[in-house]
Amino acid sequence: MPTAEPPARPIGRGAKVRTAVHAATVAELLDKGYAALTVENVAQRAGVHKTTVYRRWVDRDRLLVDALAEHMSADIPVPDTGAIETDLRALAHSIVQTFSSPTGQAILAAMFTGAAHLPEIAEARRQVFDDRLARAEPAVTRAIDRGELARDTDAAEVLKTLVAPIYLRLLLTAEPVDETTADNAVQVTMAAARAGLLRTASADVPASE
Amino acid sequence: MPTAEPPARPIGRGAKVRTAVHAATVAELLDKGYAALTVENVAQRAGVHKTTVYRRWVDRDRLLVDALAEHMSADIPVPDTGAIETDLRALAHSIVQTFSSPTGQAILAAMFTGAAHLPEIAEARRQVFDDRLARAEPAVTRAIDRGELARDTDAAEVLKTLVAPIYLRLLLTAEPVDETTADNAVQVTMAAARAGLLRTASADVPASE
Amino acid sequence: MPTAEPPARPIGRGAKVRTAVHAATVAELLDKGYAALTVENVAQRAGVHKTTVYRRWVDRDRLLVDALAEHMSADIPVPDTGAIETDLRALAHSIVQTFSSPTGQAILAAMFTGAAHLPEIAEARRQVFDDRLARAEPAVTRAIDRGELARDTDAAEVLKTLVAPIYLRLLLTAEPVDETTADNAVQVTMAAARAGLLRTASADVPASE
Amino acid sequence: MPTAEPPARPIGRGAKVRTAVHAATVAELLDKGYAALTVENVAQRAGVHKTTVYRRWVDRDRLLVDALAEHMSADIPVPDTGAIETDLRALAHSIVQTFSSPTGQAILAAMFTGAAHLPEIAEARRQVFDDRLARAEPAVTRAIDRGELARDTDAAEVLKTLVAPIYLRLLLTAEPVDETTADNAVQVTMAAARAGLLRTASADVPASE
DNA sequence: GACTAAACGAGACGGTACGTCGAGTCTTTGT
DNA sequence: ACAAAGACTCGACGTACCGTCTCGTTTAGTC
Repeated sequence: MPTAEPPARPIGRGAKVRTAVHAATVAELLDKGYAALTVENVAQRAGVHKTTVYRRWVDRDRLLVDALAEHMSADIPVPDTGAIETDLRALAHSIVQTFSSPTGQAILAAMFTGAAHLPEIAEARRQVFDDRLARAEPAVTRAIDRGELARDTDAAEVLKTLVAPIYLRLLLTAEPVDETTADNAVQVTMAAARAGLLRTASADVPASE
Repeated sequence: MPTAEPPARPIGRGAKVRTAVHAATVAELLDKGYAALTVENVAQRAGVHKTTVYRRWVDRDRLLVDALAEHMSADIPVPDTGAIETDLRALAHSIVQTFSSPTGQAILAAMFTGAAHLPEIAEARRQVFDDRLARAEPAVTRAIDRGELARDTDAAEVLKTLVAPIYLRLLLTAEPVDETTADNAVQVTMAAARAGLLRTASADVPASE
Repeated sequence: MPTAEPPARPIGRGAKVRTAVHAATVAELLDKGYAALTVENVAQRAGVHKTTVYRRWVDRDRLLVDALAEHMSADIPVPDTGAIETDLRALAHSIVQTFSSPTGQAILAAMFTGAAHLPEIAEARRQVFDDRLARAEPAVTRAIDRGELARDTDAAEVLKTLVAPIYLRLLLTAEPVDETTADNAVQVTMAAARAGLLRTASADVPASE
Repeated sequence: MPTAEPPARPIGRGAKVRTAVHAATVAELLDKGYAALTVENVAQRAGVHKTTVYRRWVDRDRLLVDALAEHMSADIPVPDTGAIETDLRALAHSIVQTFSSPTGQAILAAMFTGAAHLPEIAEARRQVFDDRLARAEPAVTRAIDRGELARDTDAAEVLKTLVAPIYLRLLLTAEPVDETTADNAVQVTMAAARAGLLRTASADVPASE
């Protein structure tokens, strides 16, 4: 939850600062990386004074998270191709494209590098991720409605199964992630879904089919 | 394993220091977390002087990575139950147990929190992971030999498919990981393997079937 | 006078710090001596933080020199008794008193102990000394005007001849310097001056006599 | 075997070390200056291990003083021209030459830069100086015997009067010291001596003339 | 259109940790 | 038995950045 000021007096004023600092933060992050990201540099890049930054964000980490959250929460194209498989493929490709770029790499790294301390931050990271998942859920829901997937299919589970191998490669192994990776993920996910392995919790203890 | 000292003189000498500092590092990490991990504190805890630490490790981060690498490269029980499914289940459970403990959490976090800068460090992290995977591969190989899995099954691929959902939950969503998570992962992996989706690269361009 | 404010803001602010640190520096110097003079101790004594000291003075040595320069450049009573001999005597006594005290000893020692490296510092030391000489010159000038000394008498030369034996004893031999030393110096100087040995450079190549 | 080795082991060995270290010390001092003179460098330059240096000299400062004392106590030409004035002139010129060279400057500086702490060191410095003076005293004594100077002339006083202005310039003002400086010093000293101002302490009281 | 209060610019400051350097000491090993 | 080799302790150095504080200077909204 970024700065939510109820319309007191200062309305149109700080918005420009906020935007400028956000941009500067992400830019610095991309240029120098997390370790070398100083508040002072960000401030200077934003054409603003250090104190001003501290007036709006308690912390360097909070600033980062806020900036990234905003940066990520933008345009996520939720695909709707009419078939779950192509939808998932579009989704997977979009993730791959987002994070296999240098920019994406930097962002990913930053989200983990400024992480452990402050549960607040881990929480922020989780939220960003959850948010993205939530936005994609309708694709699964539609598939269920279309009868492509079983009624008790767990949308979140489907999506997690889809993205897990991609993130694994992005975060742990250094393998290049490309369309093939994405496609494989789709196939595995579809196989699992069709096998009835991605159902809602209550159905985890499989009785019949 | 990380620091391979060619048998110079100081074999029996510095070894004690090395061990003590490693232990102190991990201990501090668990106690205070990455952010509050000071070289000075580590040194003190190891009953050693700060400069001595700097003589052996260039950097705070390098020290951490080295300590963790050693800490992780220990006892990994490679299961051999006679059936691939139970082997995978054992493997998955072992990961879950390792990292769902507070200790494991701290280590995981640390491995990512000291990350982005120094590709050296990302590399170290990758190596630790790869190492663990490599040790588990025989389980898959044996299954192939037993005829449980297709001849062209990609062992690494199988294992990645297995662990991906677990790490996803550990790193991105904050969901509790438990036996259920592990079991689900096993089932998905088995389904994918049986569907012929986890074959070696050359077979990725499907000809037959 | 609103327009006459070149010295921007930080005038009244840092001045207090500057003074406090100067005082603390001299105090520490006197208490512990040059070798044991720590920036940290000085800072603490001044009720200021180490970094603040480093913000204003590049170096421990620079700090010392600066502090001493200020300390020495204070009130130097230029005597004016109406006769050159008594003026010189007053001057000599003043030097003796200044430097034969423990305090003076410490300062003297410090001025040389923090010396050789950094020509900057040798320069500073020279300046302090020159400054003191320059302030005393009027005494000689007046004597010339009164006809006590020859018109081409070199004031600086006179003063150097006066102080040389005193500093010799202070710096090289460890003899106690007292009034007798001072008086002897005066007599020697007077004798030399009257013998026309302390004339300006142009007269250094003596033609007459 | 015991009789076959007259200059046993520890005698011939240590002497060489001593000499080498002394030389290395002075060399380092001249090259880098006092501030940058480390025991380790000296040891290395002498082809000896640090520990060995510490076995023979308690201290860095003690080492320096010892080395310099040896270095200075060498060849001091005590002039004997048959006339006090020319003797003094020779003496003064010799001092000027010794210390106006870069080498001499470095030595001088070093003698003061390692000074304040350890009264032991100030003492050593004093001794070096006293030694030089003592060696020169015969020149004055001979002059007294020849009847050039009054019987109660204080030889030490004469010499100090002679060297004082030279050292003043060397240590305090940065003026170049040359033959002129030396000659002036001689003239002043002679004037003072002839005026009966440089007599032994007991004669300081009587005002006869 | 002037007035007032919040936001900003500027910059020093206290504080924590960093990584470095050199002085001396201690231990191990070779001769 | 001695000394070369080198690791270790200790203390200080100077640096970087964090986050705080104070004080003057805009500037935006209200009257």
